[in-house]
Amino acid sequence: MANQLSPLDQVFSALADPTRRAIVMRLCAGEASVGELADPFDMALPSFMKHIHVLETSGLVLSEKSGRVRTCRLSPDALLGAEDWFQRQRAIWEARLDRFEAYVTKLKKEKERAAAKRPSRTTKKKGSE
Amino acid sequence: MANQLSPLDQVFSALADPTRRAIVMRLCAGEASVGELADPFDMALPSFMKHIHVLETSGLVLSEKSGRVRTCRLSPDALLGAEDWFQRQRAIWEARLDRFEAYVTKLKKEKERAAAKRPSRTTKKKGSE
DNA sequence: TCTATAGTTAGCTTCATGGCTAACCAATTA
DNA sequence: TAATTGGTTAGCCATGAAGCTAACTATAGA
Repeated sequence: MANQLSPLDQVFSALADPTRRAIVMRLCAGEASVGELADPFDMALPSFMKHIHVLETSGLVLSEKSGRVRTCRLSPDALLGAEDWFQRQRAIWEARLDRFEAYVTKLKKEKERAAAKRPSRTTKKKGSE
Repeated sequence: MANQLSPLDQVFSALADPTRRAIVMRLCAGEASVGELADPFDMALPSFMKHIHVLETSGLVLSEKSGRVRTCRLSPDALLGAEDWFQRQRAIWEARLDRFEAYVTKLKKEKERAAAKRPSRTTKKKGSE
């Protein structure tokens, strides 16, 4: 028991479901009761509540019950955490692209220098793209 | 059949698995063969291949086989698409916060104006936070 | 107090996911 | 040509996710 899912696991798998993504989108615009949230969906309430629960355990959504109505709101932290993951990956990816570009540029220069040394063999041999 | 998963569904559920997230992270640093990718994982190859396949159908990863080795590389588009989703949600969220702040400011000003009109009742009644 | 509303709990079904083994190609290399 | 390497296919199993209905609790309103 207690399989210890990482926060990112939970956030991404919460967002993998279109219903839950729609709930998050709705909550970005402001808090709402379970009933209000459930209204647009053609789904039995207990099924819908499961989605809410998934969102809560993923940390994306917080809720509070007052009287008989439960009000849900977004907790932006989890969302930011996931966004951050993308940004870090992109940074790595872009750094690599930069290195690659530098490498290509270097190759190109060396080629040009080599071509300049022996003008008999023209540069257009075999297409340079 | 053909359940028509949306691209975002597929990308997010692909990224919900720590093994697959690790593969994506690895591929951000540059392309690699299936064997190289599988090496750090204590998992049978066929199981590992399933992860690769999930990543491919989600559009996150591309692969090509030459000889008997299959080389995988990241397709940044799908990653950017998901990142974009976060950014759009955050924009909505932040716009709402701005509106909310404006509203609070307005309330505060009205309160001050009201307090100025009747100086007998002091502002400090019941704490203003 | 009665009734309607808003959620909640329990329990069931079905299908997808993530793992495994065993057996099978198809390129390399000896 | 035989053996090895790198990946693939097929098929099995256990678990979990997503949906449902039925029945229940607790607050709000008439």
